Amino acid sequence: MKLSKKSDYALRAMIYLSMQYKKGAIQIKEISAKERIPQKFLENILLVLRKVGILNSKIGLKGGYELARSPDLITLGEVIRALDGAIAPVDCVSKTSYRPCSEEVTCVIRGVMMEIRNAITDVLDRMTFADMCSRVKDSMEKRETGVLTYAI
Amino acid sequence: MKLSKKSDYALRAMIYLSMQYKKGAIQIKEISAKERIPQKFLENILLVLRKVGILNSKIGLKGGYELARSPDLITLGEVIRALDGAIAPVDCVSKTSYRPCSEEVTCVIRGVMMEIRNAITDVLDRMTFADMCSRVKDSMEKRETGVLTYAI
DNA sequence: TGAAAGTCTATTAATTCGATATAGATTATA
DNA sequence: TATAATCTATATCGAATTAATAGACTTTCA
Repeated sequence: MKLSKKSDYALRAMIYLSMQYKKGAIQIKEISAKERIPQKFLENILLVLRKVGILNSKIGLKGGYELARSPDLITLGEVIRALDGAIAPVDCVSKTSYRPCSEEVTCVIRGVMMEIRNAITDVLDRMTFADMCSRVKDSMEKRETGVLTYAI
Repeated sequence: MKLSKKSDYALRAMIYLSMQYKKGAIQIKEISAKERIPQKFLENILLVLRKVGILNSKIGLKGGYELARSPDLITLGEVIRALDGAIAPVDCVSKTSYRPCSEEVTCVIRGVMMEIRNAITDVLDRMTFADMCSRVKDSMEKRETGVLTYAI
């Protein structure tokens, strides 16, 4: 039931980009340094997010990445699915990678897994990066400290 | 966010044994055949469940496994933890395998993961194998069919 | 006593994961 | 226009994990 490193890094990078929304393209190098994510690994991750239309990129000198949409229109679920695939604990209850199991109709495990999938997606598909930004601001205010990274 | 094959098999075997509770020891071979689980793999799984006190075994001819407690005192969460370890999506929100991350207090991802962990454990730590048995019986009645396996 | 069952430890095989490497394409700007 | 900075694309690697198998041992009971 683990979140992959890939998704973890992706969430951090997305929060970083959300905090800078509308301030122009941000370079991989900067995100990688501030969030302490291996740069080459991050390149692959951002590339995926670009291909699914979550990010826009600008090639060349002074290039970089930025959100393709407003942060309140991107959910955590969308990002995790892009990188890890299905969120459901078993494929027979997955919306995005559904594959029937042999005796689905009489399977009682399936019922429980469906409940769990719904519980997880209730959180992930509702939570946007705008929400995450508010949380970051809240937590920074409360601690009135110069945090360097938005999320770890 | 996937349930491992091990836990999947374990749940099936546990449902099978719960349906036969108080009817004496059941042999691995029988469970393995009925639920179509590789026998040697199942041996390892049941051994783990015995070591953590969920199952009792009887060695030798006419030996086998049976629940160590009544099915309403065993939860799905207990079984999954025995085989897969922590249920939490990241260790910094795990009760059983807690490990702090570097800037826990200001981490906003942690907050979300905590919500998800709670949602999952709400289901898994409440659901007992007695509940699963009722569901099996319900689903068998409704379909008035001779199902061979209790869960797939 | 010997066949049937669980016990235990080790090993293998396949897959996934995290990370890196390398070669290329594109662009701003000096 | 040359060049350095930046993203693009794909390939590869090693370690870890997962799924499954093997084989020698122990216990029971007819």
